[in-house]
Amino acid sequence: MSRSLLDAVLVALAEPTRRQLLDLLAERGEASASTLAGALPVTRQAVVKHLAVLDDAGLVSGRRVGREVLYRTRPERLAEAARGMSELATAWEARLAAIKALAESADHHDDRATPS
Amino acid sequence: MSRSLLDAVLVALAEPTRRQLLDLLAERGEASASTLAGALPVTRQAVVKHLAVLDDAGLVSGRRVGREVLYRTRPERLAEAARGMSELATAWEARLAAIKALAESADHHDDRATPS
DNA sequence: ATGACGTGCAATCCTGGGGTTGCAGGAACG
DNA sequence: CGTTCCTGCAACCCCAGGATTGCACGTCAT
Repeated sequence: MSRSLLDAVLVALAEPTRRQLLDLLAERGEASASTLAGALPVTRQAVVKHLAVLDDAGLVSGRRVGREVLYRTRPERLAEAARGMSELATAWEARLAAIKALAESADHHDDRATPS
Repeated sequence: MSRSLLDAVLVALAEPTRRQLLDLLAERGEASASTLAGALPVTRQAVVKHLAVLDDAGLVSGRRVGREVLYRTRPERLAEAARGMSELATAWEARLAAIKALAESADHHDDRATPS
């Protein structure tokens, strides 16, 4: 996953209302902006904007059916983002392990100077 | 990981400057707010605020040494957050699979009514 | 064709939070 | 002791973006 797309996912998931939208879509499988707005304390327009952000992040996709647009979640993208974060975590761990090792070798070199 | 903490992690990671701070901390292992500010186009105060947010999310921890405070990353928390997202993704997949199965059984039931 | 319903676009409002400045308080060092 | 350096607190500025309203356009039903 490209770094910019991971960023988009993080930004998208940072909004409480958007997370709620994802929850709703996960339960319903598929829903339009209007019906989703009915379950939230916000306007349809707000929902539309949020869905656009989620779409940019690849977390949601919409298909036009007749006069309405139905949206559904895209689990693969979320899974990719999770993998990206996991990789980042392991990279950090490697760094910290290296630093710890370095510190210990330094202690060995100086150990007669730090008796207690 | 509690839902609210996952939320905190997502909010924390949504800011570009905060992600940069995490990168810097990962390379340096440990650094103070002042030195970090030297590597970024922002003030020390801004860095301090960001570090506070990262600390609330559990992504960073600071220890006082003498007159300065040194911060380092906490990979476990990021790994936890990644796991949380991954679980969410699999939950969505299960939902979608169930809905797809339902749709196919409905098709079976109606197949003589949709000849092509 | 007429009405009802759903979407799309544009202008607008307003709060949250990222960023800054200024100053006070402690810790190191001469 | 005074000086220097780093942290901590508080007030303030500013704008991205979350939310609303109003209207025009396309689609289905009667």
